[in-house]
Amino acid sequence: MANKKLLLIDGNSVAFRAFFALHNALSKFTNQDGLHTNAIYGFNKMLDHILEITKPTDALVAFDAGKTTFRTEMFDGYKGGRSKTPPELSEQMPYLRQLLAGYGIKTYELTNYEADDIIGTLSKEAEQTGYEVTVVTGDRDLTQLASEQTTVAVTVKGVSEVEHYTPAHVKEKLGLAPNQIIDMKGLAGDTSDNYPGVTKVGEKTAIKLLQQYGTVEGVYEHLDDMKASKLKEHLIADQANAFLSKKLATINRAAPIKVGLSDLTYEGKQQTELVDFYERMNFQSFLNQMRATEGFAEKQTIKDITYTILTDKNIAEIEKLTGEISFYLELPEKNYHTSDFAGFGIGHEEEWYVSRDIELLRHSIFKKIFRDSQRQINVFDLKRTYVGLNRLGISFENGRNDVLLQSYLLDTNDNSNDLGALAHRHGYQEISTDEEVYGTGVKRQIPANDAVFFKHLAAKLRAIENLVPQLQAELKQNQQIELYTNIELPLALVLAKMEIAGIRVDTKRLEQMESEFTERLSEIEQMIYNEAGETFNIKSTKQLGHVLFEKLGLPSSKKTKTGYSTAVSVLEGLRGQAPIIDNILSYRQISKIQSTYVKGLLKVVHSTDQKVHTTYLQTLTQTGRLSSIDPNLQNIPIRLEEGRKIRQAFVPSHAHAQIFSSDYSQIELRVLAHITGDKNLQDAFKNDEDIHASTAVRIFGLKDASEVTPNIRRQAKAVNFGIVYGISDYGLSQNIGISRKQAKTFIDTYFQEFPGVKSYIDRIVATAREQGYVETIAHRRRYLPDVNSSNHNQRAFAERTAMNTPIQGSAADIIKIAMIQMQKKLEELHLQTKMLLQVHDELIFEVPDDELAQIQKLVPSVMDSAIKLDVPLKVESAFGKNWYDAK
DNA sequence: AGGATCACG
DNA sequence: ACGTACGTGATCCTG
Repeated sequence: MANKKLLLIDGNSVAFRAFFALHNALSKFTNQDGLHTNAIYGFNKMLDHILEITKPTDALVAFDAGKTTFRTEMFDGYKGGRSKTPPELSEQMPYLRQLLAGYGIKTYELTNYEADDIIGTLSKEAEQTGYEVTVVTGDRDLTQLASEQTTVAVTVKGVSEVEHYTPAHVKEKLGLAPNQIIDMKGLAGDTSDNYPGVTKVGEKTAIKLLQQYGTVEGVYEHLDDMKASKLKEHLIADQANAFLSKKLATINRAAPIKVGLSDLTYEGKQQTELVDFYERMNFQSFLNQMRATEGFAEKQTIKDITYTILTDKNIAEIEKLTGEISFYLELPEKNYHTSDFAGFGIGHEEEWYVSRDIELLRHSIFKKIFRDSQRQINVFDLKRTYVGLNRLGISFENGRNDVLLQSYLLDTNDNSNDLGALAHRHGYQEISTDEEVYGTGVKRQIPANDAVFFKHLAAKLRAIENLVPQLQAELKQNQQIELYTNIELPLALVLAKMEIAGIRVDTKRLEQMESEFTERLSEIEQMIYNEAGETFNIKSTKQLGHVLFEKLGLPSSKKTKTGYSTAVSVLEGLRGQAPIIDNILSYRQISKIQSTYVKGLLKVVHSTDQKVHTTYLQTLTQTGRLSSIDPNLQNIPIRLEEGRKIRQAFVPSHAHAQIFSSDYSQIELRVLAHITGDKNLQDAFKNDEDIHASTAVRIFGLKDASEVTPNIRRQAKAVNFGIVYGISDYGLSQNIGISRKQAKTFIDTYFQEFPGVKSYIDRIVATAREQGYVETIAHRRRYLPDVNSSNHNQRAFAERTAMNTPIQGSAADIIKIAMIQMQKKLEELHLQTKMLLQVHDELIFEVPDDELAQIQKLVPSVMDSAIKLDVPLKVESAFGKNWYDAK
C-alpha cells in the first residue's frame, strides 16, 4: 500500500477552540439569517491549513455523542462543573457537519464514548495497517497518541496554526514519553475535566516523579524508598484518586466503533455543495477562493438575459420606454469624481439597453428623459449617479428611488456598496457581484468581452427593478417611508451638489507650511537621536518602545497586543522623567499634521480648479451620521493651535466672499433632554443655562453657578459626555483622572438629579432587548443583536450603543433636515451662496460679501427650526476670510 | 491585512 | 469577575 495518510479530527474540541479564537469578532460573523458563524469559519480555516500540509488519503471528524459516557459511570463528577456550551456555539454544530459534507469528509460519533476514543481506536487500527496518521485537536491530552506513525497537531492561539507533537516533541515539551501523559494526568488531575489526582501535585511535580519512576504504578511501588514528606503523605492518601484519574485520562483504543478504515476515503471538495453552503453562511472570502481554483465552473444561476446594444442608430428606441425605468451608470473606480466612465444601461420590463459609449448620454433624447419630472427613474447609488451625469453636463434631478439608500435604512449592518451582494442579501439571486465579474485588487477591470459586461449591466437594471418595490414595502412596514422619501433621497442630491462645489485650497499656504514643518521635524529628530544615543525610526512604535523602555529604562505602564504602548496618554505620564518625551510628543504632533493634513491634502487637490472634492458616505455609519473620505474633511484639526492653522488653507473660491460657519450648540444633550423628557435637563436648556455648569451645580451640590470653578465644570462636562456615550464608572475615571469609586458617586448623583435620564436608559435597553433594535426621532433603525449575548462584554457594548444611537442618530436626522431645507432656500432665493461642508453638527458655506447679511440670519433660522423639540435648538455662527478665521 | 496612533464630532 | 465610554478616516509600520 502506497502511503496511506489518515487525518483524524476532534470535532468538538476544534470547534470550541475556533469559537473562542474568534470570539471578539462574534457579532461580525453572522449570516443573513442571524446564525453565528465564527466557529464554522475558524474550523474551515483550520481544515484548509491541515489539508494543505498533510494531503490525506482518508479522513474522519469525530464528535462527542453526549453528556454521559463510560467515564461518567466510572466517576460521577467527570467533566462536572463545566459551564454550558454557549448557545452561539451550539447553534453552529449542525452546520459544521454540512461544511464537512461539502469537504467530502466523513463524521462519526458513538454513544457512551468521546471523540478521543474514536480517534484512539482508529489511529491504532491505522498504525497496524501501516498508515501515517495526523490527529488534530485543541486538547493536549491527545498527545498521548503520538508515535512514530502518528503526529498530534494541537491548535495554538488561533485555529489555523497548529503545533505538531511527535514523541520527540512531547519529550522536549514535557520531558515525558507520550504514554506517560496519562500517568501525569493521574497524578496531577485535570481541572477542566474535573477529576482530582493527588492533592498538591501539579504538572511540574508529576513530571518530576514520573521521570524517576516511570508510571503511576512505579511511583507507588517505590513509595517506601521516599523520605517522609508532605508529598509522600498526599500520595498515600490519594492513591485511589491517582489510579482512577489515570484511567479517566486513558483514551480507550478499542471502542466498539462501527466504522472501519475502508469507510474513510477522503473524497475532496464537493464544489456545488460547498458553494451553496458558503453562500448560505455568507462566507465571501471562501467563495472567492473557490472561484480562483482551477476547474471551477461558475454556477449558472443567472438566467439568460436579452439586451440591446444602444448606438446612435437605434437611440430613438429608448423614447418608447414609458413609465418607471431603471438606469445604471458604471463608474468603476472608487472615487467617482475622477473615475473613468465604463458604460451605462437603461430600461424596464425585460427591455434593456446597454452601451459602453458614454457620449450617447449627451444626446438630446437622454437630456429629455433626465429632465422629465414625471418620469420615475430608479437607480443604485443616486449620489454617485448624479455626480457622474453632472460631469457629462447632464442635470439629473428626477431620481425617484435608490436601492442603496433603501437597503441602508432597512438595516445598517447588512448593507453593501456592491449591487450584486446587496441583492443577494435581500434574497434576489439573478445577479453576480462586481467582484465576480470585474475581479478584485490589481486584477479588477471592466471585461473587454461585450457579452460578459453587458449581461452584467442588464442584470443590474433588472435587479434594481425587482428590488425597488420589495424594499419599498419593507420600508413601509418599518414606518420608514418618510425618512427615506423626505430625508435620505433629497439629501443625496444636496450632498452631491456639495461635493461638486468642493472647497478651494490655498496650496501656496500649504506648501509654505510643508517646508516649515520639514525643518522643524528634522531639528526635533536630531534632538531625539541625541537623547536616545542612536538613530531609529521614531514612527515605529516597536523601535520607540525599545528605546524608551529598554534602552533608557523608563517605566512602562500600558501594554498593547504587540508590545509597549507609546500612546500620548502613556507618554504624558512620563513627562519630566526624560527630555526625550517632550520631543517625541512634538514630533508625533507635527508629523501627523505634516503627513495627513499638509501632504495628504496637497495630494488630493484637483489641478483643474484648485479644490478638494470629498465624497460623503451616506450609507455607512451605524447611527445615521455621514462620513467623509478622500479626503476626510470632517477631521481637520482645531483643538491644538499648531494644527488649527491648516484651516487657513481652506478659502473661498471667489474674490469678495467669506467662509461662513454655523454650528448647533450642544445638540446631543438637547436631544437627550428631549428624548428622556427629564424636567431638570429640559429646564436648563429652556433657561439657556451653561449646561456643563448647571450639571456641575447639581452633581456637586453647589449653591449656584457662581461656585463653579473651571475644573469642576470640566468634570461635569465629562459626566455629560459619559451619559451620552453610555456611561461606565471606569471610563469616566480614566477620562478625568479620578478614582473609580469617585466616578461612581458622580454617576449616582447625576441619576438622582436627572431621574428622567436614568429611566430612559433603563427603558431603551429593555426596548432593544425586546424588539432587537432602537430608533431615532426620524425612525432610523439600528439592530443590536448583541444585547442578548451571553458574552458580558458584547452585551455591555450593545447596551451602551442602545443608549447612544438614538441620541447621536437623532442629531444626525436634525442636521440632515436642516441641510435639505437650506439647499432648497438657497435655490429658491437664487443665492450664490454655496453649502460646502457638513461636520456632524456644523455647516460650512462660501458666501459672497453681498449675501453675508442675509445668510447670517437665514442659516441659523433654518437650522434651529429644522425640527421642533421640547427644548430650543441653539445655533452659533461665525465667518472670516478662511476657515480658520470663521471662529 | 491588521494594529497602533491620532485627527474630528 | 469580566474589561470598559459613542461615532468616524488616514497614515504608518509590521508580519
